[in-house]
Amino acid sequence: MFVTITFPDGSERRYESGVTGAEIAASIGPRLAKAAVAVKLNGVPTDLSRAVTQDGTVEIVTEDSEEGRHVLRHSAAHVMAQAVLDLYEGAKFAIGPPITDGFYYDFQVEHPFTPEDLDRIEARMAAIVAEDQPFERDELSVPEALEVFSDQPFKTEIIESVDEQEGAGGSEVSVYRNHAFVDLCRGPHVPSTKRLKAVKLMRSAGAYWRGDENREQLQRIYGTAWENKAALAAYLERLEEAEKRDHRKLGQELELYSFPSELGSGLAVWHPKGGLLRTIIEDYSRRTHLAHEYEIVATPHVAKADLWQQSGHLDFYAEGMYPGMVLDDSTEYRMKPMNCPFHILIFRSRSRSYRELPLRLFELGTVYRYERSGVIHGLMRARGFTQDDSHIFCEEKDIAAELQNLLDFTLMVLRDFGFTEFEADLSTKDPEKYIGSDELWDKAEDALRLALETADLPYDVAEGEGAFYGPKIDVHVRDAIGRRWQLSTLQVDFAQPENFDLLYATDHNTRERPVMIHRALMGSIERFVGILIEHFAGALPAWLAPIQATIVPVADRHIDYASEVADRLRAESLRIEVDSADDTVGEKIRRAITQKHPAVLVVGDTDIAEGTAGLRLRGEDERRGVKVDEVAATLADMCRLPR
RNA sequence: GCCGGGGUAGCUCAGUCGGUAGAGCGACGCACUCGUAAUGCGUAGGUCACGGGUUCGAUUCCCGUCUCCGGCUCCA
Repeated sequence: MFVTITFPDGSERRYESGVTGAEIAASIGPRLAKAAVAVKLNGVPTDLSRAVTQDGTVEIVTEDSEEGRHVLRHSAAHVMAQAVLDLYEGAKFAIGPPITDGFYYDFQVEHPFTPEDLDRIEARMAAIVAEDQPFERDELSVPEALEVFSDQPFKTEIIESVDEQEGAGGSEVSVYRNHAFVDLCRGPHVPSTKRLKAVKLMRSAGAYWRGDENREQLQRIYGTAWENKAALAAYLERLEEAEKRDHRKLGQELELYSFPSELGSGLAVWHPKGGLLRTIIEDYSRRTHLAHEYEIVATPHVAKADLWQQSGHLDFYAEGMYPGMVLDDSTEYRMKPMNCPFHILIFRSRSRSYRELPLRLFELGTVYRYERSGVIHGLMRARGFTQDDSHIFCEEKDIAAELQNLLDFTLMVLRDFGFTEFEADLSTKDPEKYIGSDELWDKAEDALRLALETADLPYDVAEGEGAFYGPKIDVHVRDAIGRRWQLSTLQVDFAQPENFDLLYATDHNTRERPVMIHRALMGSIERFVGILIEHFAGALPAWLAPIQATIVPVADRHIDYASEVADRLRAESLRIEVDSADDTVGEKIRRAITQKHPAVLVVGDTDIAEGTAGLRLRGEDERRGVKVDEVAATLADMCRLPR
């Protein structure tokens, strides 16, 4: 008996029936055999040891592919659980999946793990790896499995839920054994523990069983695993790089902002350079909105609780709001968590005609949200922040055009700030929880989808993830080190126009309800600054840099000339600083570079004589003796606003 | 909010097995007047997060609060 195997390149080979993935890999080449960790049979990931008895396609999964690392990490999670169960008597283990860049496993143990515990566990894992224990697959019936895991309540719960899904009786679960350790698992796994050549435990943390905060809190250990030590080292270096970019650290080093504990958690103060950066961004935002037919409004930070009642916030969002302030004996006020009700009141302040639609009200609106203390993270998740917020009131028939227009505008803005890679999520109707007609939802979803397709934006559909009042698009960007950040959100809203009974007069003088689009492009100015800082590692594009050039006089006698050059450059609207401190030239250059200034000028005797300066642009070599007019032209060009 | 770990000079950190503390950088002063990533010397600077308890004595041990970090949950 023979089987015919088709490979990814289309070639075919015949093997004796019962051949294993490992043997197939070996038949192709010894290096492939060595790198193989699993095999995909007809697209299904499978152990290398599994016998192949039917014709089909085979793809060898190697340890240096994403899928291969997935297998490594899954196996590493097993070995970690094995080590923990060896070392901690009575430990219960829950689930341990591979994740991006690593794996974790959740345990219930008497005491939370300390860093020393992690060292012990890592050492035990190394011993298990050295023992070269083979992973063996076994299939058990549900009752058998329940017997094997009788003292493991979490495993029991998983098996029982498998049973429910598959229907009682007859269903099987697979388990993997290595040595005395056995775990419930779909697989596949590496052939043996010795394939785990580069594993490191990273940290421990609390985590709720099944992600439910009402259930047991377990102790999770995170680890990472790679195909070799070099890949592990590269990963750790990447983490370090990300740490260097941390906007909280850079914000302090570059004197942009701080979070004084006296203010309370999640509240930032902006220092002069950060204030300038914000202003540059806000000016850009106002300018571009005005150029795109938005109208700028301004609204207060508090409003009567009645308003939040009418908008539905007190019913649906109360725990995210700061508590009320009762004034004049009876009237309660609340800080605003959103700007929409104010913009709605502006819309409703007089009767509106179809001729004024779409009406686009824009505000850099500061809102306050009482985020749970554990979620606050620098500027990324704060309790007070400013949204570049707009509410667009339009006729139902115009939704599609307006959304397309809006998505183009969004991408233009993000590109202006140096982002080049975009992805989107389209969140659709939750069939359990929504208001408005199906017809309207379908229309809005189609309009959003069309806008995404017209903009040629790759997107995922998040089925049922829309808010109860309408579907939405979230736009994500990729930063310089590949991380994904959600920035813009475009949300169709059927509820608020209803809540506030908004109407406009049509061309037949009938009354219709407008549709509202709720959108923020940068999301929040604070968060946006944080993402920019991390994206550029603090080295902001010249047009955003609070200081665009530093002038370094070589000696005190050159200070006057430095000031003249500074004035000449300031006449070009450049932001210039003269560093006249009593330090060496080298020290001043170093400071300017460390502070990520886009340009450094050095002026000395020869420059005074010739009307020149030494020019050193970020990332380039110095050029001496550049005419000041040329410096001005170069810098003005480099610092030009995107629009 | 939950679990774990922190909070010592402006910053980064060391230290005190309970007897009120130290470095580097920064700041300030003096000398140097310097040509592309740290000139030298000196000086000042701390209620050891805050409140309470134990103790002859607490920065150190205990409790509480605030706050930060890493996760979990959450992110309309």
